[in-house]
Amino acid sequence: MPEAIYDKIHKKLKCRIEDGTYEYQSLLPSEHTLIEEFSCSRNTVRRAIRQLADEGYVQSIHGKGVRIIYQPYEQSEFMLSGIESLKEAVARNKKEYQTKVICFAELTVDERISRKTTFPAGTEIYYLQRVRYIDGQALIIDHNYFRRDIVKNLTPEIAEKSVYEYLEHVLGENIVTTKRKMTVERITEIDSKYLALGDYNCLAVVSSLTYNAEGIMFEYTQSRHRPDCFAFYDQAQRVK
Amino acid sequence: MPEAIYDKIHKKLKCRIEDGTYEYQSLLPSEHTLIEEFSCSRNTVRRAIRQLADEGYVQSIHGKGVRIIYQPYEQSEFMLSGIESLKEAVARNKKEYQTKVICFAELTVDERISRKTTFPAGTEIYYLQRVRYIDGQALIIDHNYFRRDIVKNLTPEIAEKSVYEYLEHVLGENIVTTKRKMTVERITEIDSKYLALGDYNCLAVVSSLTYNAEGIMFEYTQSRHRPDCFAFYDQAQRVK
DNA sequence: AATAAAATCATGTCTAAACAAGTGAAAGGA
DNA sequence: TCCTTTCACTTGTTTAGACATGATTTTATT
Repeated sequence: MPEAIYDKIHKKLKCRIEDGTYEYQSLLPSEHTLIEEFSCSRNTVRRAIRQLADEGYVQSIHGKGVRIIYQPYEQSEFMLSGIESLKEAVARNKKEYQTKVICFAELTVDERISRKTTFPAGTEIYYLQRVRYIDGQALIIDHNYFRRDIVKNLTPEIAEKSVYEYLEHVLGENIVTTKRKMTVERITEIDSKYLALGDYNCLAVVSSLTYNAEGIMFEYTQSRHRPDCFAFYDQAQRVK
Repeated sequence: MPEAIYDKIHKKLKCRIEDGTYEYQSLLPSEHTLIEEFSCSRNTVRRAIRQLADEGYVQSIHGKGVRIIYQPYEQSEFMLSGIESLKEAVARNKKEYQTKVICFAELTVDERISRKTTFPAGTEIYYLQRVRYIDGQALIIDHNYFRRDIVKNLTPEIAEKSVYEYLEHVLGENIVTTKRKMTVERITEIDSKYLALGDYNCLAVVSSLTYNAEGIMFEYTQSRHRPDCFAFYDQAQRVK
């Protein structure tokens, strides 16, 4: 299964936008021009452009063209984005990072946990608490709930190293959907015990539901971030 | 310009998912079946389904079907979502709301403001500070920066009533792109002067850039929310 | 010269059809 | 009975073309 054509075009255009070949506020070459360059059908070009629009890189203007609205983030050096994985964020910022498992348990979902996680009561799960360190500083506490029948044979050792990679392997490299909710909450005893919060009395909380390629929800995670090292980016088109 | 076919199908399917006709974890009728029901082409059905997937309602499974992964929010009654407008949120929760303009100025963008807003230095803008009350409680402070050449003839009176509607009128009912950034910040003197923050020492901040139908950025807004009345929802597909 | 009509080019919607590839059940053979 | 092959059904990718509509420029008319 080779890479799709629309994906190649999408990546090429994306690069050109990022490196300034196509500059901010200018118009993309017309569909007709791109069809000629890439020798493909109009639909294929349009699909690539649609993907760019979904990422907030361009915006189509009926009858006129496709305007480039991409502007690079000034990456506040110590900030973690809620959308990329911790590993990616750390790699981007060239930081050292480490994970410590402070709780590892096998549970059965009861009424209280069910309300929180949306797992049906009775589901067999792993429950983990993990502290994430970046450059030696404790910045995040993760509370993970994994369905035991899908994330099989999880161990504290795996959790310490890279649950992410383990999951990728378990799930195959697949499409997944994630639904997230961002809130700001008061700190708990656990938070102040493990995180260097200074005088902050609240923190950024991301709660997420993750679905595997089968459309089965297998993970509920609550990530609690130190406020000064957190940013969450989002991009939306509104049609009305 | 009548409503597009794919939009009608999309809405119909969405309703059926929300009212439980198609239930959580079940599969949508196959493309073939939907083509027959709506007497349209495959692409049109697929476009409607794609839109549902973008909203986190369904997830396609190659060779198998389209699984429904929609679950209703339990709308924590006093919470405002970052994605819907204040007006919508208030309407949903049946609350009273009010806006007070505490600052209205015409400025020229300097170096400092330019870094913050990404407006080029020299741009003529309106700068507003507005406090939003829900059921009499001050919950949000908005700092708005509008390009004066696009948002013409803004007045404190309009700002007090409904900038949103004014904008819609000015811009026509059009596609706009919004890029947002969510952070948690320490409270400022202005925050504690106008908001009933209790003992919170930080709050939820949403910074947003908004583009009009021409792909021109005409608004930078920073909304500062009381932590206990804020939630931001997000939904993402990852293909790898 | 000013205005109106037409031609041109852009994106938006929709159709029909082909082939690829994943899934699962039925059919067939050992 | 068990295994494999086949087949039917699913979604995924791509093409080619038609027609609609918005924006702009050219041409024709007054």
